[in-house]
Amino acid sequence: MNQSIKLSVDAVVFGYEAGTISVLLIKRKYEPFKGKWAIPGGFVLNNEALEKAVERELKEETGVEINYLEQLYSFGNPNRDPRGRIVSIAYFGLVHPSAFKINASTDAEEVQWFKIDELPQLSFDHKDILKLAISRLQSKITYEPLGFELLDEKFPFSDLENLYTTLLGRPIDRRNFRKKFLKLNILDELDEKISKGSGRPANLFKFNQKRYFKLKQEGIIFDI
Amino acid sequence: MNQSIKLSVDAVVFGYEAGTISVLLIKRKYEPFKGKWAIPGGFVLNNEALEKAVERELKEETGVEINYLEQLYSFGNPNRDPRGRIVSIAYFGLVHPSAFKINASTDAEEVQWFKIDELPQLSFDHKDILKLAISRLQSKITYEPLGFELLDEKFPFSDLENLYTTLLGRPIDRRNFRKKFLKLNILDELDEKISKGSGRPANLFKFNQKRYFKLKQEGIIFDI
DNA sequence: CCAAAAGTGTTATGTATACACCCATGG
DNA sequence: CCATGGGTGTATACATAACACTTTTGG
Repeated sequence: MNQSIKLSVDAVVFGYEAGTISVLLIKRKYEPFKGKWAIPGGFVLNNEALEKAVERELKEETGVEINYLEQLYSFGNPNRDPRGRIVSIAYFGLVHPSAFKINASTDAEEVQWFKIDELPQLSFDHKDILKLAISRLQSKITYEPLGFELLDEKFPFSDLENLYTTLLGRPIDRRNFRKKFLKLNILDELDEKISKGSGRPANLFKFNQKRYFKLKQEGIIFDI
Repeated sequence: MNQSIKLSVDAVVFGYEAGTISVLLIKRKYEPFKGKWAIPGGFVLNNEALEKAVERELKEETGVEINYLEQLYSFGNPNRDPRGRIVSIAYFGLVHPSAFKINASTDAEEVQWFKIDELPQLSFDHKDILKLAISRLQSKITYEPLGFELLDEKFPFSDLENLYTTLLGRPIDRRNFRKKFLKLNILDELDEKISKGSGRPANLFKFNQKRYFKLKQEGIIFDI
């Protein structure tokens, strides 16, 4: 056996802030696709676990600390990379809004958040990867009470509402949504309010981690 | 970069016949795990697409013609294979009962169908792979009108019923199940009957491929 | 005529949906 | 006092779940 396939990992990282979903991209420094945007990632080291490789590459290339990571899909088309046969295991990650800070602290020509409906041209087959990741995110949200992984610790209910309307791309009934989500019994209402300048101040909520993860394990179907 | 990772594919193939779900395993000829049972699979060739590699290995090792194939998950734990770093992309396959014939035509010490509740000890991390595949099958059946991929062209309704009760591991209400499934409008009732020796002969059905695949694409939630 | 599997409807209960007004604050 | 976003209840339609007897064949 004389195999010369190389193995890489890529990570599609989503963040949510102020009513928009963004994805983290880097601008490539070297050929091929020099100067083009790409999903962060790189080669797996010989004795490195796959998830560790993802975390390492993300940190090296973007400085982002990932909050949630799961495997997405493996891409192995023989022609996907002009450098040779490179199979990539793609991951799917979510971060809290606080991780958005990289945008300021890093050279904007190198790392940037892009709104998912304003994407630039991408390198390799990264368009396919991103497309799959977006559809995974959209379907995931309909059967899991997603939110904990994307919102900050404390948040007004309207943030959650916005997250869902944004991801689903359609309006949802505020009353029904609130009823349904609260009935899951994974949110704790705090004795704290936040004011957004105008309008009635909103109560803050936080996820009850114990009950949240218990519910996820049970594989709840959250038919929004 | 001096990567020495090798890439393999493995395929968990399920078949359904006479009220039981079985999985296709091979007995290993060589070390490591010589003489132990394992999921069929092998190394990917340099210019070979991943799915092609799966199909080739399956044919070489078991003679089975696969009917449905999808990617399951990639396993990359650095210690999963004693021969070195081998990352495996696992696939999930379904075959028609007619493919069960391999059992007779091939050396039984080499390839065999095992009922999923009577599994032998497995090599490598194949127990984990199989476990994941089984849970995928079980969850898939609850949101997709699975059946076409596992049953023969014409079948009595009771076969479908049995498939579901077997996979779900619990009884289902025959009347409700039939109503719900027929309402999907993907089964065509034939003017043919089959008799199983005793009892009233059953009408045969077949899947209407067009409507079936259309429904699958729409991602139907089939809340059995 | 008996055993065995196939086939068939109705009712009750729960869940999803549609819908509009009052509340609390800042300016 | 006005503009802005936050917070709340009810009635209807639909879907699920529970439940048992009749039909057709082979032996």
